[in-house]
Amino acid sequence: MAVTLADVAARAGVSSATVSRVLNGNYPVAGSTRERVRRAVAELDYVVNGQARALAAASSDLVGVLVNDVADPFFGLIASALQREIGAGPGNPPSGGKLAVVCNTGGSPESELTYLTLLERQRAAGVVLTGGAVEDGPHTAAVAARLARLASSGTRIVLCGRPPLPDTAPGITTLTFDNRGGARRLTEHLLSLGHRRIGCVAGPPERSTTRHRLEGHYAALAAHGLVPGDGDAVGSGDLPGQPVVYGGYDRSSGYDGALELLRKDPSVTAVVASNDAAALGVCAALRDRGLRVPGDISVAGFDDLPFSVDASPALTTVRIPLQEAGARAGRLVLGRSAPPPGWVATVTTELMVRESTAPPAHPARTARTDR
Amino acid sequence: MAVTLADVAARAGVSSATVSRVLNGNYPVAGSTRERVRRAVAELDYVVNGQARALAAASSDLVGVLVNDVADPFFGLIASALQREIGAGPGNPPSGGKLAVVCNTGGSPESELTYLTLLERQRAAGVVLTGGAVEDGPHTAAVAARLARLASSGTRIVLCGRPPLPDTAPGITTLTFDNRGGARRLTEHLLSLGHRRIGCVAGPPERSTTRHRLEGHYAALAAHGLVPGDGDAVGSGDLPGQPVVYGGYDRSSGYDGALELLRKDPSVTAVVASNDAAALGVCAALRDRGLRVPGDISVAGFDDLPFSVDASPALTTVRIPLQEAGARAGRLVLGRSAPPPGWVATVTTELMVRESTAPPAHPARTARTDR
DNA sequence: CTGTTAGCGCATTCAA
DNA sequence: TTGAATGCGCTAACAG
Repeated sequence: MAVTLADVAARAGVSSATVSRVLNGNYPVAGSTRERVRRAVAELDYVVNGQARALAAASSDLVGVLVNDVADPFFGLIASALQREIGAGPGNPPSGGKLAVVCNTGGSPESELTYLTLLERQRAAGVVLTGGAVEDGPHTAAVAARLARLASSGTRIVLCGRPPLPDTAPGITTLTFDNRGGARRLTEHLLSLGHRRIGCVAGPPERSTTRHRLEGHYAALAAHGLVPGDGDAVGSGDLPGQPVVYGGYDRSSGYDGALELLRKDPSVTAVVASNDAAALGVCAALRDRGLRVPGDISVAGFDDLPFSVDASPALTTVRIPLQEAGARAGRLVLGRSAPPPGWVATVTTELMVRESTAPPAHPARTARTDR
Repeated sequence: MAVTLADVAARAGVSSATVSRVLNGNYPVAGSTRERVRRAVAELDYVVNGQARALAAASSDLVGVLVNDVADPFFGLIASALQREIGAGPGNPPSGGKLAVVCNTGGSPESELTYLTLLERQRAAGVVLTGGAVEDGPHTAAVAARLARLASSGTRIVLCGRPPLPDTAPGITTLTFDNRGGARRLTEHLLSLGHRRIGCVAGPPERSTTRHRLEGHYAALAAHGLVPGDGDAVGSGDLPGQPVVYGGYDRSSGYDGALELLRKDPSVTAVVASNDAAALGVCAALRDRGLRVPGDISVAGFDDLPFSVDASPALTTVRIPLQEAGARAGRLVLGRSAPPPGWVATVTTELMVRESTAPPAHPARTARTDR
C-alpha cells in the first residue's frame, strides 16, 4: 500500500497532526521538528492523498472546463490559457496548482448537464463554461438551475464566451464576447468597401453566438438602409438581397454554405462566414467554382484563429482575445481576481483587415435589382 | 450543507448501507426498497461525494493527460479524442465516465514531474503522456522512475506519441508514432521528384520526435548516396549540401529557420519542416523572399493537421492518425482494451502528397557543387 | 509548540 | 435482504 501520514509520523517520531501541519504550513511548528518531518517525507517518498485531504478539509483541487471540443482551436486556446493560469508553475503557490478537468460537450445541453453532475460529484472548486449557449428554453433553464445550485454550494462558476444567465445568480461571473459589435464592424467594413449584397454563412441557428453575430451583421446593413429595422430583431427568413444560410462552425459547413448561397443569389459580392474555419471552407468552395478571393468575391471570417493569417489570401476577420479571456476566466474561477461589477464583463473584439476582402469588382452591379 | 447518504437513508427509511447498495448496484436489494431509495435520491437531488467514495473504495474517476499545450492542434486532437473516449456519453456506463485532467507541460520534464505528483495525489486511475520526450538523461530517468512507481501502485500509464521507456516497466503501455518511417517516405518523395539538395528545418534537437524525423530524413538521403552512412546515426553538424537548422514546432520557427537555411545554402530546392505549423512559416518566409512554392522551392510539413489542406498551396505532409491514437490511448488507459504484445504498438503514418511539392525548376542545378 | 480526539461521506465487512 | 459497525487518510478543533 501507499505510505500514509501515519507512516511519516511514526518515522519522524511525531504525531500525524504535526506532519499535517508542516505539510500545510498553516500552523507554527518548531524548526527542528519541521526538519525531521521533512526528512521523513523525503525518505518515504510520501505523497498526500488528495481525496482524503479534500474530504477532511471540504476542499478540492479540481476545476472543470466545459468546451464544445478541445480540438477546435477556439476552445483549445481558451482551455490552454486557463489551464496555464490555474495549474502548477511559476506564479502559483508551489504546492498549489489546481487541475483542469476538460470536458467535451459538443455543445449539447444534455452533455453539459451530465458533466456538471460529474463535477459536482468531485466537489470541484470551480467550473468554467465556454462557448455560446444553446438557446432552447427547458435545457437552458436546467443548466441555469444546476449552476445556481453549484454556486450556492461554494463552487465558483464562470461563463466565458456566453451571454449572462437570465437571472444573474450571484456568484456566477460572466465574460461575454462582443460578437455583436465585432460582426457589426466587420459588415461595416465590407459596406465601406462598396459591397451592397453580402451573403452570410451563419452558424447553427439555435446558438447565442450565431444570433449575436447575425444581429451585428443586420445592424450594419440596417444602418445603411439595406434591410429594414434596426437589426435588433433577427428574422428567420432572408432579407431581400442579403441572403443567409445556416450551418455549423466548421470548414465543411462553410463549403456547403457558400455553394448554397451562390445558388440562392449569384450576385453576392461578399460573404461573411460563421467563423474562420467556415471562411476557409467558403474560400475553397469559391475557388472550386472558379471564383477568385477577393477578386470576384470577398470573404471574411471570425475569431482570428492562428491559421487565419496563413491562409491565402490571409483572412479578414474579427479577433477575439481568447487567450486573455481564458486566463482571466482562470483567475476569476480561482477567486484570485475580483469579479467585475454586476458580475458581467465584456471582452472586446477587434476587426482585422487582411487580404480576403477588397472592393467589389463591379460596384455598379450592386445598384441594380436582380429580381 | 450538501445532502449526504445518511440524509437519503433517513428519507427512505433504510440504512445508509442500503442506499449505497442501490447506488452502486453491485449487491442484491429488494425491488420495493430500491424504488423507495431511488425516489428519495431524486427528491433530495442527491449527488454522491466522489472524494468520499474514492477514499472508501480506493478508486478514482480521474485520468491525467499530459500534453505540451492543448492549444496546439496536434495535442488538441489527441486530447479531444481521448476525452471523448473516456468521458460520459454513449458507449460508456451511464453513471460512469472518467474525467480527463489536462495538463500543459510545455514539454518541460520538471513540469511533467510536477503534474505527475499532482496526479499521484489525486490517485488518478490512469495517466497518458503525449508527445515526444526530452532526451536528457537525468530528467528522463526521473520521469521513468515516477511512472514506474505510479504503475506499481495501480495507476495505468500510457505513452502516446513517444518512444517506449528504456526498461519497459510492465504495466506501461506505449503507442509510438512511426515518425522515422514517415519522414523517410517524405524525403523519398522529394528525391523521386528530382530534388537533390533538401534543407531541413528541424524541431528542438533534444526531443525524440525531432531525432526520429531526422533519422528518417537521413535514411532516405543515405539510400540515394547523398549522405554517408545508413542514416541511423544523426550527426550534429550539417551534411554536405543537405543543410539542417533546428528550431521549434511553431510557425515562427519555420519562418526563421527558412531564412537561415537560405543563408546557409541558397541552392536548396526543397525544404522539409519540423511539422505543419513550421511548414507554413517556411512558406511565408519564402514568399517574403519572392520565392514561389512549389515553383521555386518545394515545402513539406508533418502531422497533417486540419489546416494543412487549406493552406495554399495545400501542404504535402505526413499524416499521423492523431484522433485514432488518442481514442486508443483512452481505451488502453481505462483497461478497456488489451495492451499490445510487448506493451508497445506502433501507429503508422501516411504520406499525403498535395500541392506544395513539385519537381525542382532546374534539376541540372542540383548536380553542381556549390563550394 | 505538540498530541489527542473526532469526524468528513462513503463502502464494506460481519451479523442478524 | 438488511442493519450496525469499522475504517479509508486526512484536517481541525481542543487540550495540554
